[in-house]
Amino acid sequence: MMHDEVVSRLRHVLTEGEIPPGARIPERELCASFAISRTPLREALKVLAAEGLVVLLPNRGSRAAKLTQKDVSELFEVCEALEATAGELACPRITDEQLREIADLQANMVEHYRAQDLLSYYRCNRLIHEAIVRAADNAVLAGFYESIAARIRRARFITPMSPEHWALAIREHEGILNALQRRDAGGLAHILRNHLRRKREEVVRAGFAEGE
Amino acid sequence: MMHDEVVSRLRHVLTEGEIPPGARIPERELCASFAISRTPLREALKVLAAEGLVVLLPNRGSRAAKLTQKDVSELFEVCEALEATAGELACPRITDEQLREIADLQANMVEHYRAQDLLSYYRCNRLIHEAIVRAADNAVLAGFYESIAARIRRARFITPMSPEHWALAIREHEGILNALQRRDAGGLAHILRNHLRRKREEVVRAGFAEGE
DNA sequence: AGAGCTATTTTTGAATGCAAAATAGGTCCA
DNA sequence: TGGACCTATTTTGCATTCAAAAATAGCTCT
Repeated sequence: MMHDEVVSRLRHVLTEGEIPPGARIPERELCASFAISRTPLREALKVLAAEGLVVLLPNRGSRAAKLTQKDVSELFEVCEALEATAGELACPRITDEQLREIADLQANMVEHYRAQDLLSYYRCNRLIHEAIVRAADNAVLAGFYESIAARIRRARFITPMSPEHWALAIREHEGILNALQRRDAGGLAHILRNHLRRKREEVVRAGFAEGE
Repeated sequence: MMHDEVVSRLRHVLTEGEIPPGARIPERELCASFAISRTPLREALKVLAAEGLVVLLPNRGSRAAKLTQKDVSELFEVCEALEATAGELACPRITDEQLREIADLQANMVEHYRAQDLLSYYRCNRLIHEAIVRAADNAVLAGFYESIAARIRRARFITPMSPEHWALAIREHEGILNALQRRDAGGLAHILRNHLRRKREEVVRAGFAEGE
C-alpha cells in the first residue's frame, strides 16, 4: 500500500467517524485492519499530528484530537479567509464547465432543502464549497482548505440548523452562485465571508466543542 | 531526540541552505549527522513532504522541493490572504507590549535601511511580519503562515530589491505600523495585501523559480 | 481490607534486518 | 565504437526486533 493511501485511510477513519475525538488510537488494530506494520502507520500518524488531527503524547500513544471552543473559532476564522480568497480567485478563473457543475449542485441542494433532507443538503453544500476552492486553481490554498475542512467537518456539518438559518443559508448560496456567474470577485468574497461568519456564530452558539 | 526536534532540524537544513532545492536528500548522512536511525528521519521526511518542502519519489528517494513559477504565485496568493487576515485579527487583539515590540523592530529596520544593510533589514522585516501574525492570536493561522513562509523564504528574502522598491517598502511599513496603532483593521489588511502583492510581482518579475 | 511497593506484562520509540526496486558497471555483439 | 543486455551493488520501503517507559497485576505490611 502506498504511503499517501495510508494517510488518507487513517484520515478517513478519524474524520468520518469510527474513532471519536479524544479516543485512543489503537495502533495494533489499525495495523491489522490496514494489513501493514507499525512503521508505515506511525509515519501516517506523525503526518496527521502535524495536520492537527492527531495528538501525540510522548511515550503514551496517540489520540484523536479534540476541538476546544478556541480551536473551533480559530479554524473558522482561517476557513473564512481561505474561502473568501478562493471565491475572489475563482471569479476570473472559473470555467463554464465548472460554473455549470456548481449551478447543478445548487439546484440539487435546493431540492434537498425542499425535501428537508439535511444529510443530502450538507453533502451538496460541501461539494459546492469544494468546487469553488477547486475553481480557484491554487493547490496550496486547496491543500490548506482540505486540512481545515477535515478538522471542522464535524462541527460544520453536524451542528443542527434552525429553520431560519437554513432558509438564510439557501438565500446566501443563491447570492454565491449569482456572484460567481457575474464574476463579481469582491461581492463573492463578501458573501462567502458572511456565510462562514454566520456559520461560525451558529456553531459557537451551539456550544460545539469536543472538550479540553 | 524528540520527534519534533528532528522535523525542525531537518526543516532548518532544507530552508536555511545546506541542501539546495532539487537536490537529493542524503538519508544516510543526515542519520549520521543527527545521530539517529533511518526510522525517525523518514518520519520527519514524510511530515515535511506533507508540508511541501520535500518531494518523495516512490522507490527513488526524496529531494528538496523546487519552486516553480506557479508555486511561487500560489504561495504568495495564500500568504497575502493569511497576512491580511492576521492584520485584521491583530488590530483588536494586539497588546501594548506587542505594539511596542513592533515599533522597536520598525525603528531598527529603518536604521538598517539607512545603512543599506539588506540582510539585517530582511531579518527585521521578517520579525515584524511574524510579530503581526503572533498578535493575531490564532494558532492555526500561525501554523499555516509558518509553513508558507518556510517554502517561500528564499524567493521572498533573496530576490534583490531596487532602490525604489526598497523605499516604497519602507513607506508601506510605516503605514502598517500606523494602521496597527490606530487599530484600523480594514486599513491594515488593505496595506498588507498591497505590500505582499507588490512583493509577489517583484519576485515573479525577477523570474524567481527554482526549476520544474 | 486497603494503601503502598515491587514484579510482570504491555506499549512505545527507535534500531536493525530483509526483500524488492533502482542504479551502476561490465560484457558481448553488431 | 556504440548500444543492448545481464549481473553486482546500493538504496528504498517495510517488517521485525529490542530497549526503555508506562500500565497493570500481585504482593506485603499495617
